[in-house]
Amino acid sequence: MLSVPEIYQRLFERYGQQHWWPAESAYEMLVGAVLTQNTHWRNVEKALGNLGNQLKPQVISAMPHDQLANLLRPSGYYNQKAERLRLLSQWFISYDCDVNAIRRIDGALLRHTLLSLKGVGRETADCMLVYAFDKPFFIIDTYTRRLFSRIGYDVPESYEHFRLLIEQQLPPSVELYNEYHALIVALGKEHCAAKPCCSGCPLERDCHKTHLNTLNG
DNA sequence: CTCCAGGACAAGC
DNA sequence: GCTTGTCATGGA
Repeated sequence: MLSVPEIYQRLFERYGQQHWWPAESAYEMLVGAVLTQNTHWRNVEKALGNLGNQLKPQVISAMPHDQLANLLRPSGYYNQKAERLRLLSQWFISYDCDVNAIRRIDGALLRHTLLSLKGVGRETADCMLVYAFDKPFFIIDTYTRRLFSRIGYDVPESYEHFRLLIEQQLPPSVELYNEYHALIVALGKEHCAAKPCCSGCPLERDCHKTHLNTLNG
C-alpha cells in the first residue's frame, strides 16, 4: 500500500504545482472558503463575479442581507452564506483587516477562534489556516476520504482523528499541506470532469476502482 | 428526471 | 461524543 508521502509524490508527478488558493488576497480566500462549502467552484466564481469590486470586508459587512444574498445566489445556500460572510467580515475587521497580525496568533489558538465563527467548521478552518494564515493543519475533505479509503487505509470517521493520522506521517510544512490538498482536489476534478476515464491514473493498482467510485460516490 | 459539488449546524440520542 | 434533516444553485 502506498504511504502518505508516496501518494503525494505520485500526485505531484502527475499534476505538478497547483498554485493554490485561487484568490487575490487573504480576505478573498476566506470568502471563497465559505462559498465553496458543498458547492462546485464554478458556481462560487459566479458569486464572486457578482460581488465584483464590492468584495471587501467593509462593504460586505454593511450590505443589507437581501442584497448580499441575491449576489450570492449562484453559489447556493445564499441566505446562510450571506449571514456567514457578514460575521466573517466583522471578525476580519476586528483585526483592522491586518492579515499579518492574524498570522502572529498561535496556530492552535487561531484554529479555535475560527471554529467559533458561525459557518466555519473544521475543513473550512483548516483551509483558512493553510491558505490564508500559513499554519500547517492537514485539510480533510470528501476527496481525501475517498482517496485514502480506496487506496486501502482504514479511514477514521472522526475528522480530527483522520487529520492527526495524516499529520503524523508528514512534516508540519504549510507548503506541503497546501500542495497536498490542492493535488487531491485536482485528482477529484479530473475524475469528475471525464467520465468514464481510466488512463494515466497516478494511483496505479487502484486506478479503475478509484475512478469508478469517485464517480459514483 | 436524478445526482452531487473542495460542508456546517441544530436537534436528538 | 455520533447521526440526521436542512440549507439551494447549476451542470452532467
